[in-house]
Amino acid sequence: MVKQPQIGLLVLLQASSVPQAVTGPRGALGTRAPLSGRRLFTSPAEDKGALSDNHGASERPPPRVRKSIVHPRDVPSRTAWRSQVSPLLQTFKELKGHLLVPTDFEIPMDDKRWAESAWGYSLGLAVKRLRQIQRHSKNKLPDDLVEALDAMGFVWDVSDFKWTVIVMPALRRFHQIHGHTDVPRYFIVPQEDGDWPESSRGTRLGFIAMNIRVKKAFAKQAAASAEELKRLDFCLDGTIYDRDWNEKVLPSLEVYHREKGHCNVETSFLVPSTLPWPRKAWAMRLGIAVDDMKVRQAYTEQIARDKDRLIALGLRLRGQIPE
DNA sequence: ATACCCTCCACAATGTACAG
DNA sequence: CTGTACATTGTGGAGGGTAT
Repeated sequence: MVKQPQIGLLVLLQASSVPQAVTGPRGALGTRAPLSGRRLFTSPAEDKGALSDNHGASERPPPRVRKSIVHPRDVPSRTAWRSQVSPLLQTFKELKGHLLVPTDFEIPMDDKRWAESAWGYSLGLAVKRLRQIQRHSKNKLPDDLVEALDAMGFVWDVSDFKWTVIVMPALRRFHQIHGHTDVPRYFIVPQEDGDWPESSRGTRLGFIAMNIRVKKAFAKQAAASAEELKRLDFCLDGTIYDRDWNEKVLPSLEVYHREKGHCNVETSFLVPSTLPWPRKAWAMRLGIAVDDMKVRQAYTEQIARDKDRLIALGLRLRGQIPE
């Protein structure tokens, strides 16, 4: 029973020692972009600059040296975790600013910023092992070690960490800048822009926002942050179209009807940027929207749903709402 | 070892903006 | 009202990570 995790970790260790070669049987089918281009979150491979300072470290294969440090596949003694692994975590944090250690992260060879005895050590596996022990093993880590790791900022839950340190700060900044969080699909947090939280830079925020909305990614975290997401105008439930209809189009039509006594919106009509017009709709091209509702199938679903309200407003849409 | 979950991405269908 | 360019949604698959 004690043996099994060791076998599993050994396999992982072997796989991670040849990261670029692991294309697997499915690799032959793919014409996919290189892995590094597909990452939402930066990985150690992309952080090379920060570690090696462009010394061309990749030009020669790293020499294999004997590792004197405790092997991550072994269940380490408490003393070993504390005396040998903790200092490495501390160094990682100093270099990266966080402790989200990717599983395939190894201490770089010939890097004087790390203890020489640790060069080549799979710190990523060690971290994974720590998480595993704490989450699944009956023999939990001792409280004082957990506290020490906590104090260091150890990442026990990767999704929680990404949400708290990367996603939410980026959404908050996006909202500060744009006044909303309808992040365009291809928006990437600028890499070199000091205006953005450092931990979020390079993040494909558009993809993340879409996946949170459509695929319910980070569901647990989004639910816990529901209140703040609402304050940030993050469209969490349903589509952006539906939200716009409910918060902009329909309320604007209602004000239009109150003000003018009819709903014959001229094509060039812009929602005035004053009260009582709905603040979120200010400067919206309501005339174009109504035009599209008439001519195309814009907002079809919403029109069908709110047909009665539209009839009451006197809005005429051929085929959808009786003349 | 392996099943399952999550992230990332491509693609097609559909919706929107806007000039003419 | 039309044509066209562009944006968004929804779906499904690849592949890495996680749990057991």
